[in-house]
Amino acid sequence: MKIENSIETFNSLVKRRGFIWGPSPEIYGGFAGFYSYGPAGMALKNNILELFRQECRYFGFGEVECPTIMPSIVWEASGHLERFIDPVMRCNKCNTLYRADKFLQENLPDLMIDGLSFEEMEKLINKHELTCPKCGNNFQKIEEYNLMLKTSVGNNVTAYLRPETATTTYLLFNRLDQDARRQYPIKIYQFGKAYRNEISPRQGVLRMRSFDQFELQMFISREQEMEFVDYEEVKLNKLPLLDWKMQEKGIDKTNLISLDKAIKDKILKKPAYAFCLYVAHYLIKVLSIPEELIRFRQHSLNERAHYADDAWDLEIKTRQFGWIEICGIHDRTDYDLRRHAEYSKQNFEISMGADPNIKEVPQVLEIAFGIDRIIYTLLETTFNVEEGRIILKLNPNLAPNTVAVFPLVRNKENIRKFALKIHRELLENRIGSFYDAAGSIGKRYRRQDELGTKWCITIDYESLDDNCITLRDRDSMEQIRINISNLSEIIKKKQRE
RNA sequence: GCGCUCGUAGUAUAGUGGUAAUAUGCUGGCUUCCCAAGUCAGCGUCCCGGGUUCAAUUCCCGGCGGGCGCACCA
Repeated sequence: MKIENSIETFNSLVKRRGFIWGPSPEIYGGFAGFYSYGPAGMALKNNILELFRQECRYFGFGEVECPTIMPSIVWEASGHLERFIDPVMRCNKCNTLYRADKFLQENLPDLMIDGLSFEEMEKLINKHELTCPKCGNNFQKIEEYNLMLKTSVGNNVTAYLRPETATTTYLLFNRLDQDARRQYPIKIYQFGKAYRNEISPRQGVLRMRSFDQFELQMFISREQEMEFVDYEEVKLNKLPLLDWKMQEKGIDKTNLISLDKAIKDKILKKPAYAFCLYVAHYLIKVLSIPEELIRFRQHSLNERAHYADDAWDLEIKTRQFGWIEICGIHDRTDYDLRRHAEYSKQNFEISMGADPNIKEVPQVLEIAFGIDRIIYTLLETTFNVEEGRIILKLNPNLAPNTVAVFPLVRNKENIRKFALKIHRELLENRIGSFYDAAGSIGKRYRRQDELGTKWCITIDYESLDDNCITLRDRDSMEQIRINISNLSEIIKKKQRE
């Protein structure tokens, strides 16, 4: 295989080194929109999650986990049943699929199409004798295309696989309210699978039908939204913002401004929401994604989801797919809790301040990450080819292996034994060590470069006498000799740097 | 979903109406070997189903999957 700095080299690396495989199940030809993680990919994912969980704790978020399947009523209340089902119609002859409502709106711009029933839309088609623009034939009956995956539970009870984790978190609201002893804002996150029945999934793991979300929620009062303690501490941080007014003018360069200024200039409405942007940015920065590849882009009005009052995407620039959404920050207002209160006949009006008589339904601010997209962008943005050497310049804390241990030669038993001993000691100190004795020493270095392993430890003849090993750095390829007595400590110290 | 195009070892590709190749990879041996060395031995492939044919990985049809364009993307 040719080694060049190309996207083809990158794509084959992802497979070769066991990061991502698919579409799964590969042995049966694959199922579009479903992928698997290999050992390296899963190690990377777990390291990301570990870091995220740590940081969430730092920001005061607690974790919950909910079922991935919920009965219809939940999605009726959340609005997904209404909004995730599109009216579609196909041509009798060429089978081309159209969104019925969009098609009608385009052809009959003076009429109000929104909110019409299927029958009413069909009547309009007949009345105006609309036919397939491609081949001129008539349409079949309007059918529904459901973006949610439907299933049945028990004795034929219709249920849906969740299209987001957020809604399932909101269902716990009254529990969380008690659990948090009404200390608002309540900060909660959930990690887990969500499912979307994409019509035609493309771009590999960027648009899967089964994917992982990591969604943070803040239940907060209207007053706190405007006067938020946490915000005060971070408001001088500058973020690369691209609001929709700029986009309308055709500007695609971001404006690096402080949250404070964004609030003053009314680019952002609420300090608590601004804080959410900060958290999203912080979590991405923790992964060592380069600053210049990150931007926040505000949604235009018609881009927003049904529940959102304001929405910004944290986007990362990729080589293969351009700017892609990694995280959506949504001001969901009290929409979800109000709807669930209504449908479940619960009272979600609670007191959040000092005065127990002032009650309101909390506002919800959401930071929603797509974990698989993070993994893809991390791999792609850290991928480097230098003089025929493939290197993943991953943050050392994220790399599947923290260190790799090699005997310089493998046909000398005492060297091999020494190397294995060091490998075991590292493991005992809970350092992710990987042992490899196969192939030349150079080849073993290259293998680890491809996995993003930051440090390689080599045991040679001298080691037997002086108890020193060679520590080789992934990026500089520099080697230093260090004594084995405090090796684990040195690695741990390097990890913290 | 529509159109175009593609599908050959783990990866990247060549090729063919008579079941296949190159590179790399992988396994084992030799080599005191610090950045993909050499050497010997070995491993592994024609997406699935149907049709045409004496014979199909190759041609035809269908399916599945990938890429691109359109549509879709709450």
